[in-house]
Amino acid sequence: MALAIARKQRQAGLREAARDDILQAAWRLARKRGPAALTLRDLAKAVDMRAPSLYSYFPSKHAIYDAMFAEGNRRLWQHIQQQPVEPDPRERLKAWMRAFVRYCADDLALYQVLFQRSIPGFEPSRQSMELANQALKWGRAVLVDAGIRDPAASDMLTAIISGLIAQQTANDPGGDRWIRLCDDAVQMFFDYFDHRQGGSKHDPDD
Amino acid sequence: MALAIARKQRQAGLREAARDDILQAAWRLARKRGPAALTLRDLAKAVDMRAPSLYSYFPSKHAIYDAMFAEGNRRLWQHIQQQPVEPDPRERLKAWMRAFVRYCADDLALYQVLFQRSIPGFEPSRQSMELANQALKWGRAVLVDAGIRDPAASDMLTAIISGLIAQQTANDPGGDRWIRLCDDAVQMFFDYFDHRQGGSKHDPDD
DNA sequence: GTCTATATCCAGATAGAC
DNA sequence: GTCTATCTGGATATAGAC
Repeated sequence: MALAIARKQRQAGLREAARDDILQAAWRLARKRGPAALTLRDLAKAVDMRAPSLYSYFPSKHAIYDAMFAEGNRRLWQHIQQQPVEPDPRERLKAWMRAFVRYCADDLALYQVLFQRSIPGFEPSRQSMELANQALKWGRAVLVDAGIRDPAASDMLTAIISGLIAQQTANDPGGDRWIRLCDDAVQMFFDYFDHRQGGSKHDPDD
Repeated sequence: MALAIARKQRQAGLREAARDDILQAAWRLARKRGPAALTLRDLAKAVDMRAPSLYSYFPSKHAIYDAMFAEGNRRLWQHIQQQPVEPDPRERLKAWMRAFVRYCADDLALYQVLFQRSIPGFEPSRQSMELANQALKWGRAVLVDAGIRDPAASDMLTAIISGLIAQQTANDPGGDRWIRLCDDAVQMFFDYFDHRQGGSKHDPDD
C-alpha cells in the first residue's frame, strides 16, 4: 500500500514537472510574440510534443492562460518579498514598488497577462483571482504600516505604479525612462497623503 | 474641365464617406469584442458588404487598424480641446486631464488601440504616429504654461493619467472608482513639482 | 500518455466575372 | 466597385490506434 502511494506521488510529481515545463514554454512564447499570439501547436513544439498531447495536462487553452495567471502572480509576489527588507516602512514600500515596476517592465508578457485584459475571451478563474486579491490586501496593510490610512490611497498608488509600467513598456521598451521615476512617484504619493492627513509626516507611534 | 474636376471631387468625397462608414463600424465592433477580435467578415457585414469589397478602401487589415489609430487620435484631441477653457492654467490642465481620462475610460477600445499594444503584429505607421507625437508636444507646452518646467514632469503626468485609465478599465469598468481620483492626482502632481522647483507656487509672471 | 488523422471552423487575401 | 468562389493557412479540439 505504501509503495503504491509512493509510486502515485512520484508519478504525480512527474506530471507536475511536465505541466511546469509546458507553463515555462508558454511564458517564453508569450514573451516573444505576446500572450494573445500563443498557439497550442507552437507550444507543443516547444516541449517536443504534438498539440493534442497538451490536453493530457490542460483541459483547454484557457486553462493554460489561467495557470499562467496564477503562476505569474506567485512569481511576482515571491520576487517582491525576496527584496532586502528596509527598516523604515516607507523605504521598504519604495523598494517593493521599485522591484514591482522593474520586474513587470522587464517582462511585458507578465504584465499583460496579470494586469491587462489583452487576451480575447480570457478571464482568470475565481480561484486564480483570489491570489491577486490576497496580494492587494497585503499591499493595503503595507500602506497602513507606512502611516497612510486614507482609503483612496491604495487605489492611487496602484494607478501610479501601473501607469509607470504601462508607459515604460509602451514607449520605451528595454529602457528606464519611466522606471527611474518610481522613487519620485512614491515620494510624491507620500507627500500628498501626508498633507491630506493633516500636514504632519508619519509618526510610527500614532 | 472644371466639371470633370468637380465630379472627381464629388466621387472622392463619396469614397471618403464610405471609408469613414467602415471606420465607424470598425470602432463599433472593436468596442463590442475588443480591437484584436475584429474580423473583415464581420466588418463587411456591418456595412452591408462582402469582405473582399473592403479591399477597395483599405489595402489590408493593418491599414484599417492604422486608420483607426489616426482617427482615434484626432477624435480624442478634438474632444479635449472642446472643453470649456478655464482661465487658470492649472484648472485648465485639470479639466483637460479629466476629459482625457473620462473619454478613454468610456471607450476602452480607443485606449487599447491608441495606448496599449494589444493587437498582435500591429504597430502604427510613422505618419499616424506623428499625430500622437504632436499631441504630446502640445501637452508639454501646456505644462510650461502651468509653471512646471521639470523635463521629467510630462513623463510623470502621462504615467499618472495612463495609470488611472488602466486601473479604471481593468478593475472597475463602467464605474468611476479611479476616474474620481483624477483631480487629486493632478493636484498631487502640481504639489510635488512645485516643491521640487523651489517650494514656491507657480507665479504667472516668471 | 502520446501519437496520427481529422473534424470543424475561421482567418486574411486574391482571381476574375459582371 | 462589388460580387462569388476560392486559395492558403491557421486555429482549437476530438477520435481512436498504439
